Amino acid sequence: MANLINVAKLAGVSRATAARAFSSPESLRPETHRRVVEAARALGFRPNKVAQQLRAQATLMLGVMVPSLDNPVFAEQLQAMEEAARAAGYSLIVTTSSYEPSREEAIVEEMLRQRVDGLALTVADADHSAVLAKLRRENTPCLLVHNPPATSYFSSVGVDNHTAMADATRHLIALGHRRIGMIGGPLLQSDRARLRHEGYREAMVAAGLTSLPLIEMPRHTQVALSQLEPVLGGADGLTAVLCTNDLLAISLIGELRRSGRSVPGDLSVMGFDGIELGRHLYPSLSTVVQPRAEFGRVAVETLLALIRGEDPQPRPLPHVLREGESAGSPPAPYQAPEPSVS
Amino acid sequence: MANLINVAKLAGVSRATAARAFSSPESLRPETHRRVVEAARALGFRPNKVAQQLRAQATLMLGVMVPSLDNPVFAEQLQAMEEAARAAGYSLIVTTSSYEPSREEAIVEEMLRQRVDGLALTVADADHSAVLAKLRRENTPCLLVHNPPATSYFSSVGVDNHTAMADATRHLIALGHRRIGMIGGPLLQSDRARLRHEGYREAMVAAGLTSLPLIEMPRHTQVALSQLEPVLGGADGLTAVLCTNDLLAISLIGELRRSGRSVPGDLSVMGFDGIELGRHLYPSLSTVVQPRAEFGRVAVETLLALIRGEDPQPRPLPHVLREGESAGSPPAPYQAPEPSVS
DNA sequence: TGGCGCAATGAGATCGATCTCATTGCGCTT
DNA sequence: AAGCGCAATGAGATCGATCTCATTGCGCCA
Repeated sequence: MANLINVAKLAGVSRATAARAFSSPESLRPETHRRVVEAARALGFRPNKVAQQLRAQATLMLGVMVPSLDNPVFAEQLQAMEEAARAAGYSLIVTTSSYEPSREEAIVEEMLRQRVDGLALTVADADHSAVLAKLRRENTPCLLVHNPPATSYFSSVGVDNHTAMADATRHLIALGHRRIGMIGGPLLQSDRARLRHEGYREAMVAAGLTSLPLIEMPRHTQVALSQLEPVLGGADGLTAVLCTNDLLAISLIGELRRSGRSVPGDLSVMGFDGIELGRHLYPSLSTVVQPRAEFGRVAVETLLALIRGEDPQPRPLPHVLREGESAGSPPAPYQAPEPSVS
Repeated sequence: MANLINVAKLAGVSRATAARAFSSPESLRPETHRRVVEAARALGFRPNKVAQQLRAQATLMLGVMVPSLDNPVFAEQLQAMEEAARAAGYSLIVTTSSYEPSREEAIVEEMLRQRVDGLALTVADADHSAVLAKLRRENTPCLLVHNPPATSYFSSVGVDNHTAMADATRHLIALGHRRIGMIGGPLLQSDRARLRHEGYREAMVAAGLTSLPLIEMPRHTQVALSQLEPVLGGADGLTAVLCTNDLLAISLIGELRRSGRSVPGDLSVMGFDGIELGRHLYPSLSTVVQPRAEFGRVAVETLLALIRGEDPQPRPLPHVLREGESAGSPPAPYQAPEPSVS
């Protein structure tokens, strides 16, 4: 076995000295250091992190839980976090919850047993999460990602969903839209959807327009056009639709075009998340973006600060409205008589 | 500290007995078992996996390295693998290499130090990978994912890239196309691209058609239309283009439409990978799919077999041609005079 | 030349769980 | 009632690295 004991034996030194050859080489006589290094190489020695972790009572591992990696917004977030973590010397244990509370619980328990130094969680609903309630009783550093910090106990990283969706709504209003709807994935599963709808509602009301209830799609990734037909047709049908995420928006655009409608000619569509792909589509997706690279960096930085025992200031991530081709002026016949609000 | 020693103390038993309360409760008197469990609960005891891993000389962790999570094909693969691994009691350490050999090496070394039980790697180029060469000298179970098993030493999971692309090519030929091109990401970085191009070439030659060199795009995710203009225009321009991955195909479709061309009216486009999103676009993407769920399951199963010391039979994953709207008959003026090959 | 001080090294304990091997104790048999 | 056997439990070693504290040894100064 290529462990330090055998390296020490081969080099003719004690374990302590062998260990020092790696942790503080300057404290060894050059000749001693050389002997140890050579012995290590001869044996193919590779330090055992598990033993180091046990001894150090720290794993340099972060536990990350996202609902799904099928949605690029989480995959891209993970990509950014992985790079930031690696740069800081940390590894990631990655898990997916499918938005299922029972899995969320099992996963978190598992990661705590693994003694990760910190957790970065994206839960279905932060307000009613049993996992989070349990975690409050632990002292494991824990960061919510994308979840609003409603349970103020936890630090949280993400854009201001409320304001962001309000901005998107105002953008559509500024383009001249008056009848704007909003669709989302399964409602109960996401506190984000609620906040985003709230932002939409507020912007509509502020502009003196009628806000509509969130239209609930059966999945987060795919629209059921039939459910939308009632609000699309007719003289007072919607001229624009906001989606709670980009995948829904992309799917909606696809379905609309497939059914013979044009985007944004017949209907303007906006997404939310700003996945990379949206830029390359035709029409390109108008959406609300959070700068991805910064996102991962900030998330990891914040979590590491928590691990160090600091109390990082919650700075909301800036969102950016990315104007694409999927949102334009409303169809002429329905154009509002007054000039657009700017 | 909530460790077994303190649980044992509180319960008034030895460490061994306390441990047995969890590993083999049936060997304890019910009363003893109850006392230990109660003590554990009172102290908030949570078994330390790090200690278990050290003792057991097995971590129940798999190391996964993919080039990037920004490409949904890898994210979706990871999603499937995570579920399969979790079901088998394993956790995943996830890393991204950006196709950089130096990062690949650092990552693998890191994971080996972490004593993962097995590795699932997707490398840039399996034939010329320094990491793989090094790994051959280790005895860590290692599985290549997506990489062809050119270095026959390693087990490998993935579709038969050569045949799959040949199938896609034959599909276009059957649709009536005669002048078919192929584009890919940065060539040198991918053995897969080479195999896929080879499949294309073979199918073209077999049909008596002229195969063209792979046209190299500067990125894997975005086409530069200007580089394609020369081969698209004119009476003998291409009528169909194969892409080495779906993102390129999607980007190409977007750019074409933005430049006023229609797909598949002016140009048919096929992707490769079968990412979920492709179904929902308009036009929906014609592409070569590998069943995702099965993919992750097979990858994890194969890796676990390797870990158990078995020698799993390499069964290539079946690919499926998914016909979408992005590939159709060639434009009429250029239609081949002979009937289509079926 | 004796002793002081610092540099270099070694011995042993520690992190937490678990395995092996002993030992206790109880019931049952003859 | 003595002894056997099995069930239940305990003591100690182990996994691999590292930290603390002791100890060695050497150079240098008085």
